[in-house]
Amino acid sequence: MVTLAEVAQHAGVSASTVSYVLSGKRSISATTRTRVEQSIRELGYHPNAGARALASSRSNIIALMIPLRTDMYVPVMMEIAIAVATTARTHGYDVLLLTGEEGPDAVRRVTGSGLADAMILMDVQLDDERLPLLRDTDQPSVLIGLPADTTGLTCVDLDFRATGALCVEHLAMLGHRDIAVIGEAPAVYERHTGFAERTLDGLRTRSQELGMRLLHRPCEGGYDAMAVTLARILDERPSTTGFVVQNESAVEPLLALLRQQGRAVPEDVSVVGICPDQVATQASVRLTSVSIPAQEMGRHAVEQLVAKLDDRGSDEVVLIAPELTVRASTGPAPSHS
Amino acid sequence: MVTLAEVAQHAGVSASTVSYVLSGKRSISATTRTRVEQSIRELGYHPNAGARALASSRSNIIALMIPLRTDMYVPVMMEIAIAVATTARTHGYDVLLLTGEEGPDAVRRVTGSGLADAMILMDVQLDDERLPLLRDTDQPSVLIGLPADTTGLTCVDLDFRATGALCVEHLAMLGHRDIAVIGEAPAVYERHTGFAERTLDGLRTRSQELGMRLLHRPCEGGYDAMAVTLARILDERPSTTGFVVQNESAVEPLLALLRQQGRAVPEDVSVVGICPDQVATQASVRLTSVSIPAQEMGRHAVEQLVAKLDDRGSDEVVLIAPELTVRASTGPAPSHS
DNA sequence: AAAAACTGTCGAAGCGCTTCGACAACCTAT
DNA sequence: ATAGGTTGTCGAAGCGCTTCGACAGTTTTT
Repeated sequence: MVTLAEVAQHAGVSASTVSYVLSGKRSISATTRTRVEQSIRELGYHPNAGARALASSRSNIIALMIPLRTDMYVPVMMEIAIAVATTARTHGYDVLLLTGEEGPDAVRRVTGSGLADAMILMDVQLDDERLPLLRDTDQPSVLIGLPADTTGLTCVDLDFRATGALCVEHLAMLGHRDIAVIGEAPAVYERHTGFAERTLDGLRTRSQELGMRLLHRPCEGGYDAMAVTLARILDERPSTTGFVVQNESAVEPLLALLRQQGRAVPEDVSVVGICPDQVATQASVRLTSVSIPAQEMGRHAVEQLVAKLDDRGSDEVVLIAPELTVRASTGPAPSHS
Repeated sequence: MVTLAEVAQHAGVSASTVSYVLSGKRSISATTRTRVEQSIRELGYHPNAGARALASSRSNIIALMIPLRTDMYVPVMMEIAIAVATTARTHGYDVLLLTGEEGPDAVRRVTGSGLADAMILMDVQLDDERLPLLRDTDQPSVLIGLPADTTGLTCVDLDFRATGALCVEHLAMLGHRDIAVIGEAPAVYERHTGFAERTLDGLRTRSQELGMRLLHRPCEGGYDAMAVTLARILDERPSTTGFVVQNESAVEPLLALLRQQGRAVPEDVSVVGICPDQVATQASVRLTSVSIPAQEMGRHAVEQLVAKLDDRGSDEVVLIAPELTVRASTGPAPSHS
């Protein structure tokens, strides 16, 4: 293993000089710099992470807490995680993967041990038990998702309230009056996951304003659960012509079931998805949808965090504006004839 | 921040004693131990990760390299990652998330800097450029997936060759003679990803042995691509009655298309999936499938790695035996009437 | 009863790096 | 020319921990 000292000796300078070449924290003459860089290359030197962390009390690691459960949005989580990892690297950080399993203890462990310089938390509950800890520590953190009380916190999320409103508006514009919402699994609402409740709020508020009728039904993903849910909806309100689907694993089952029942999409009923573009474009009917900007969220979160670590940036809530892409699954409401 | 020294002072012992209490590497009297543990709790002490890493040259971190691309098996990747993270924690390790983006450089960086004690690599190509580096370093590593040459490497994977054979056998047993394989996206084969090629090999070999005819067609996921692929297959060999699907995002499209064409599953055609159980059970027809044991693979990989780190365990290739679960998508081949 | 072997604890060295103050050597301005 | 700045480099301290050898005290062996 090659050490700083060996590089210094090889280049004929002191260790501190090499360190300054590496960090750029003091000016170094061009000649010395190139000589040192040369030695580094020749010896194949890599700074030791532990030593660095100890001396500088900076680990250059960002912790990312992802949910353990896989009852929703797995590809989105994955995409966020990947975006976080790659963005972090461009800023010189690595990413430590924590699962929600340890819960608040993980926060304590990481902040206490200096394992990471900062944290990103996903799958935030409205009243998340990790939040007090985050407020107490001076370690920067960013939430992906929105808790009930955001004071003293930095958050990044899609504006799900606006997303709900947007879906309703689109259907309203096409003349639909009776709308059903296929929501996330019941467990998601029981956990009071922010995005689900906020979407619902946006849907409800806007539909009320526009004089539409809204039926919300949570739904486990999959074909069977969707069949039951759809039957209930059509039974309860047969005049339903518009669907908003927030559970991506219900999208394809819904389309299949509608087809099976002879309801044509978009001639008879319209369907709007809230899902990643990939799901929308790969569905059997290309889905009009509001996309979940997973990459953008991940990137944003890291950039907020890096700003904080550099003593720039402040606590703020960034809500990404939703964008609705019209595809083949929505059309004018059938006339009442 | 609380340090070891402060704990030692508080407990009235020397720093080394506290260290030994923590590590258990030397015997400590019960009285001293409890006193120290008491102090640790009272002061809320957390050992500093950097200092520990520096002094012991052990970071207690395992690096996990996941593929950057998301053209296949995202949920599987995610499940593996989560299994790795949770299993690692039970052994006292944390997980560093690396994306394939940096390629071989990431391996150099991690081994060189002592950031991690060991690595797990996913998405292994048959001739992966990271392999020489792994063989050269004395840092333990485990591959999830199988390269062409496994000498000096430890690998964990589903036995995809046996998986292919198993699918064919199942269909053969039911009397099917003409089989089509819906494979992964062409790019996956172009990259020479081991599992795809090995599955194909298993399928081909066994079907030849059993006197069956096999048609293999790569397929991007999604409805449109599947439609094209299916049309081609049925055009080329209309007598096809059995399908093996290896691309999970082609499963639902295939089922929908068959239904649409009036081919009943399983009465007219049988479909076998190679996919996570979740996909199989959530499909519109409950799919007979060989499941991808993602959790088991992740757990196995970590345990192999921990064994190596403890100087137990050796280089070996662990192939997990495939299990086929019969569900509602396969049945006897229609008689030729 | 003396020698040998444990047990439990301590002190000190050192892991490889960052960073601060010091200080020559060189520029400006007056 | 001289005080005052800059610039580039070095030495040394120290980050918080692990670990090795030492050693006093106790137990076991012969």
